[in-house]
Amino acid sequence: MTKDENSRDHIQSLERGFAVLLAFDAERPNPTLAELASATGLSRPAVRRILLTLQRLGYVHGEGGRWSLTPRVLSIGQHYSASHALIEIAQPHLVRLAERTSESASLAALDGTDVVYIARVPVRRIMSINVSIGTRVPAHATSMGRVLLAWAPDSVVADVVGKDRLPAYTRHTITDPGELRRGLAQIRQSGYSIVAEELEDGLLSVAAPVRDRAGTVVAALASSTSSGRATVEQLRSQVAPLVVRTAEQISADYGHPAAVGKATSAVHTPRDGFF
Amino acid sequence: MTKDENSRDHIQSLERGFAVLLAFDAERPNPTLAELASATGLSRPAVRRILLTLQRLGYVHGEGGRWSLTPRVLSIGQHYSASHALIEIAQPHLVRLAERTSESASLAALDGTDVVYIARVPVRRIMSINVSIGTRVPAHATSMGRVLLAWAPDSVVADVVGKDRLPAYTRHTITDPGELRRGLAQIRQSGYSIVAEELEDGLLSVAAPVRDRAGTVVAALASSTSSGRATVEQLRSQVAPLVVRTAEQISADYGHPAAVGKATSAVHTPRDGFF
DNA sequence: GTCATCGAGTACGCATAGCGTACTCGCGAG
DNA sequence: CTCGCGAGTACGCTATGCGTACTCGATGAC
Repeated sequence: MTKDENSRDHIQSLERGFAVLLAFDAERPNPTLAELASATGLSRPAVRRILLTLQRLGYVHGEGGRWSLTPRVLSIGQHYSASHALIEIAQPHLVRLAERTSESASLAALDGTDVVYIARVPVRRIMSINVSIGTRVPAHATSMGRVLLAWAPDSVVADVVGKDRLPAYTRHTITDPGELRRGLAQIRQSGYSIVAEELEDGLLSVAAPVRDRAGTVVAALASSTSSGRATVEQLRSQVAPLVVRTAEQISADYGHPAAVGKATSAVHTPRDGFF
Repeated sequence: MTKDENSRDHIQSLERGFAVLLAFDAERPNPTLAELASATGLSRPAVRRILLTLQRLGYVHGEGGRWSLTPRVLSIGQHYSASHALIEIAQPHLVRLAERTSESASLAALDGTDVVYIARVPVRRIMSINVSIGTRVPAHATSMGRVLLAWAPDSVVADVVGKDRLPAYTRHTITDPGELRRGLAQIRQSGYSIVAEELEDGLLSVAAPVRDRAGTVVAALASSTSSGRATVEQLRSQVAPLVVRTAEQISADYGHPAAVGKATSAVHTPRDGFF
């Protein structure tokens, strides 16, 4: 329409299809055709064609004039997990980290200015939102995001830090670009990041980088807890080394020629009986 | 083309878009354009248009002639989770069940003849495949599948049991449709299902139904272990009641007017210090 | 009871979005 | 240097997907 938004080599129907699929959310779990049409801005017949197509593919289910997503949409994400060996490799390490800390362990990657959880072992509910695989949080206010930004190409960092002031989520959130940049330099030196109550009150986390064969940082490993259960100093002295070491082991398993001592694949140490 | 496969109200480009997206998998994590074309059976220019569209939407990333999925594809599944309150409601119960049994806890729904994991708290690696959210397993050989089939409409059961003989995965897999049907009747009576080594050698699991407000079974809750850690009899006497009770609590939280005693929302009982 | 409103579904004709063929270009192997 | 392969591009055709406009049925107001 305008200029090159709709230029050649862009398939309109595909974009529209995703728009409809993504129009299902917490506010609209069982929309009608008309609701979807107004939510997406498409004409009713267009939405109908899309829904019937999605239904034929099994992603959507229509009943009594209301539509809903089927569990099959979850298998789409499977293809991401299946095509990234890192995730499977990291899994046992996450379980072990969660066991040893009695806290949730997470692995995340950067997508634009957000951090996306790509693997996770939940232990206890800390955050107000339910964090699951695929959940997105702003990179600049989380330990995993800071780690990823610390080793990201400058163009990516610029996208995040580009603004004059970054959005704050609590009164502790670092909103000054300069201060954040200095923080990233600090992380590059120490090899890990600790963020306390910048995304949510009472939420603390430590993160360390995971590298691929070439040494590029491709993900961040984190352990999260709440202010009632640990202090920043405890995190620094006790958890951070463990997170760093686990991240190094994951990197090693992933092919990074690590300098980590006898790093070897998860030697699982059971520590309890059946109950 | 043929008859009504391609009939009206079906959007070709949308189906093709998904075909390309799903062509990424473990065997083809970083395909070239030509590989995707031959994998999907589409022409190269068609695949190219689709890839460029997906790239613009952020689902795919192209570099050096090779393409890969971005973590953004995981957010698609988020819309399923966000639009199904059950998942968030079940989460703390899964964590608690995993804690009390020291075994992985899972929630799954039925999709065709498969069971799809929709929430999960991993504790230990039991299965040879890495089970994550979105993973699909055949319904007839798993405890969660049996539970879901036991209360499914007959048409759904017929889809699974329709064949003369069901596929076997171990030498214990029930392959006789009649025997399976009798098993389902048994499950309806006992209220839970135990399946031992029918999907994989050494894999045991117990499952119980989760119901919605109307009493319809919408998901199955399971606890899985390995033959080295428990016997079927232990599962039956100790784990099954816990799984059933937890499933009832989830149902109650989900709005089912349960007959469960003082069922209330997750009263979390921490049982360990920071380490 | 009637009327008004709203949404689902359908028909249809038009425009164009999306198609595949066929070409060029660049790279790497031999 | 030639050959083969894959990426990218051009282009003309038409099937594809589009929106307008209609019918039908359910719901609710009065």
